[in-house]
Amino acid sequence: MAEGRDSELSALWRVVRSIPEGRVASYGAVGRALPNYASGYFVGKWMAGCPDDGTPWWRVVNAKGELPIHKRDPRMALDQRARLEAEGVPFDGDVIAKDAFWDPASLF
DNA sequence: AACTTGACGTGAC
DNA sequence: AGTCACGCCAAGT
Repeated sequence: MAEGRDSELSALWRVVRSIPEGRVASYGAVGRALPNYASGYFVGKWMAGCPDDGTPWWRVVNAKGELPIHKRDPRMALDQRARLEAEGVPFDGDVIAKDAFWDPASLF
C-alpha cells in the first residue's frame, strides 16, 4: 500500500525545508529520515527535480561536505556555496565543516 | 510493447 | 583502496 511516490517526494521536501538556516544535511541523512528509507542515490536524483518554491535545496550536500551538483552544473555549485556562506554555514577550506551538518532524523 | 541504461550517493564488504 | 548493491524512475532503443 504504497502511498505513492509523490507523497514520498512531499516528505522529502518537507525534510529539506526543515533544515535550519546555517545548517546542511547529506543526501543519505535525508533519505534515512524519510518515512520509508530512500538511498542517497535516489535522493540526489529526486533533488534534480526540486521545486523552486522556496525549498532550500542548497542546504543538501553530499557526505563529504562537497557540492555534487557541480558535476551537473559547476556554476550552480558556486551559487550554492554563496548561499550557504551567506547563511553563515562554516566552511573548512573548500568543504563544509562537519559541525554544520544536521541530522534530519532528529525530526522523528 | 519490452528491454536496457543512466542518474547530483552511501555504506558495507 | 576499490568494488558493488540498493529502497526508484524515466527516457531511449
